Amino acid sequence: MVVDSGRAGQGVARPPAPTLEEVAARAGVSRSTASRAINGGLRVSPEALASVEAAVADLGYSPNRAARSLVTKRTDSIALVVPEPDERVLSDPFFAGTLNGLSSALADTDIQVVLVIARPGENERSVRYLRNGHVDGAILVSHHRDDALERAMLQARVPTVFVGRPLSGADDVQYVDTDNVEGGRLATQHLLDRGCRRVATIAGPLDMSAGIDRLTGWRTAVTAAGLAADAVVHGDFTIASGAEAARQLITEFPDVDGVFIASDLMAAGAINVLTELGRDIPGDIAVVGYDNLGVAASTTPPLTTVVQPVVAMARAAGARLLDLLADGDSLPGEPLIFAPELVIRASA
Amino acid sequence: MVVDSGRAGQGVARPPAPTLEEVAARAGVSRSTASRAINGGLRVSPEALASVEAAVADLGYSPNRAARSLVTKRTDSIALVVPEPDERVLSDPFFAGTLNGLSSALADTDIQVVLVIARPGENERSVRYLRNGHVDGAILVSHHRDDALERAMLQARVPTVFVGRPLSGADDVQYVDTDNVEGGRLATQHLLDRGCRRVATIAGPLDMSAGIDRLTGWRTAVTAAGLAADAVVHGDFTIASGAEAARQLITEFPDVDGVFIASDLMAAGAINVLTELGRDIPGDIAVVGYDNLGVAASTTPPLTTVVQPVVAMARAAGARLLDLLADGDSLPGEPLIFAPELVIRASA
DNA sequence: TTGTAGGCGTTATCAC
DNA sequence: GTGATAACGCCTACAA
Repeated sequence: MVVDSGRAGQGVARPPAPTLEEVAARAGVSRSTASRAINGGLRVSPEALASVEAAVADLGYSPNRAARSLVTKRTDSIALVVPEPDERVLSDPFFAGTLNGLSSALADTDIQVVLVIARPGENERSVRYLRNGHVDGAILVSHHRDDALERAMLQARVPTVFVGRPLSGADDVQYVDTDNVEGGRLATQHLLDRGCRRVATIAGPLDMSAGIDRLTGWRTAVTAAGLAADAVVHGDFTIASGAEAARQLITEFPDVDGVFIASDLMAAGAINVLTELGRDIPGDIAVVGYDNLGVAASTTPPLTTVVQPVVAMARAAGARLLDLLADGDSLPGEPLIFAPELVIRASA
Repeated sequence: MVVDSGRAGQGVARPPAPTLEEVAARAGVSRSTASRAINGGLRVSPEALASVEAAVADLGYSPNRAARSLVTKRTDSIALVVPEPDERVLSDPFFAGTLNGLSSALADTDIQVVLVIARPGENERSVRYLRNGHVDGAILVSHHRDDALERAMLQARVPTVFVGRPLSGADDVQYVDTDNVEGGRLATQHLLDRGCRRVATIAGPLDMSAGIDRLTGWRTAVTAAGLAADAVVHGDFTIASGAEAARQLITEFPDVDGVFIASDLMAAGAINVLTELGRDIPGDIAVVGYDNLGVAASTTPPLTTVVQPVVAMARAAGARLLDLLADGDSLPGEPLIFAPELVIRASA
């Protein structure tokens, strides 16, 4: 006679989760009535509803998502797809903000967020996972480069909303972004307004829309002011690259008196180098960053920067995805663009 | 006659994912054989295996997790539980590192990570979700306070590994941590070694084990040196609180010549204030931080700090959870403790 | 309003 | 080694 059964490899067996059947039994109704009571309570008598709800509470019942998903064809989960797991992406506060906004958009939903970290090599696996109905939709942080993932997602017909304009640039792509061109222009104009005559930029990588657009904004402003738009150095949005770029900048363009740096992280690195090289900020060189992440307030001197409302963007992306999931036929994919805003601190 | 069917609210209908049935048909075998071929290929003839694999590749098949989960009682997903969604937690690079390490631990598994962000009020929902078999296990970033979640998880019998020692302090809790007492001691000893005679600390909150332990480490070192352990000010690990605490510190203990600050973020805020108040670092006051997150290298002056190997910790936590899932009967929950390490930069 | 009767896609248990 | 067949827990016509 078997006594010690159910040791399924978990140290101690946990009691099986209650099923709809048990709820129904306890409530004295049939499975179907219980099911209806749980899913909206339509076509259920008040008494039945009440007793089912009581049973649910008593038993601590929550529907088995697998079983439900099997029949409804929905998973009630969406993917947050993040390309490349290296320190760069994840430790970027941009990502944290995204998570924050997304989670708040989903707050009063029962939708779960599945984190899909797409490693360079194994995009295939990720794509297959995403396309085969394992999630209802996806948010893709396209903050970083135009990899195969973007294209794959689009043709997989999985409802997807990008945070940050994707470079693949299909026409009906859903995305949320800020106006990075305008942001870059704003920042640069501020430098010009305060009297800078030799304005450089430490630009982001050209395989990201944010990098491209902010550079364009800088060029627009500099050109409009009748100045030469030649003092350009590139970084990759990290602190280290900002430091390196600053060094290069000072070597190649020693007469620079103002610089627009395409991310706060790069600006933090650059400020250190500039200070080290004996340049006074903003006395000798005025500096404007981009993002308004935490680091901007803690540099010495504090960084004048352009706000990128990451949290709001992600929240909007989440909301848009929910719309898509509810009725995909409506909106023709008008992108949602947030306005950038200048925050003036001591560095410029 | 229905022509335009299957418009289930997705703009354009996507083709249904291929099923095992179809794979079997195309491979010329039965469902069972196809299933065995896919799950390990045991008890399958080489020919059958080959043709099934071919069919899988052709069709781009991937098993329906819901269906599988329904019968296996496993979900092949684990939860990453993060208390409180506010900026503080998510934008903390600590969290990013956790994600990074965890994802690398799961890299060659088919296990998905479900993000469970437990909002203050709705712990109930989270707990119910977690306990009812929706995930096979959980990683709980207990970095922040001892909330109900911790206890609930433990008694829910869901295999759980904490990152950072939980305060609930049951005996058989699985957790991964660094030796924060030793870390605090190391940092403080460094200040003493370089000649500081009035050593203060900006401690973390006392409702987190990291806050408590680092303070203990500081106290140990200061006391061992025969000095007074009375110069204590508290922050909550954020930049802003560090700035505030520094101000308070200078007011109450104007003769301080060295300070151990329990997080790099707080240290960044404090350094700004100290500099502002005209104190030279490290000339007037030497500063040591904790974490060795990105910000430590970018402060002015660069911050001497204690390394907390977050990524390695999270990776270890993931590995431990995997072990637990495989055979929970073995290890009696020996915590995994990483050794802290001092990184010397210019601030001390 | 309620209950009965499939069936969703997969794995597990058997005979073969 | 292989293939029927029975669950798994839920939703949803359909009939009552």
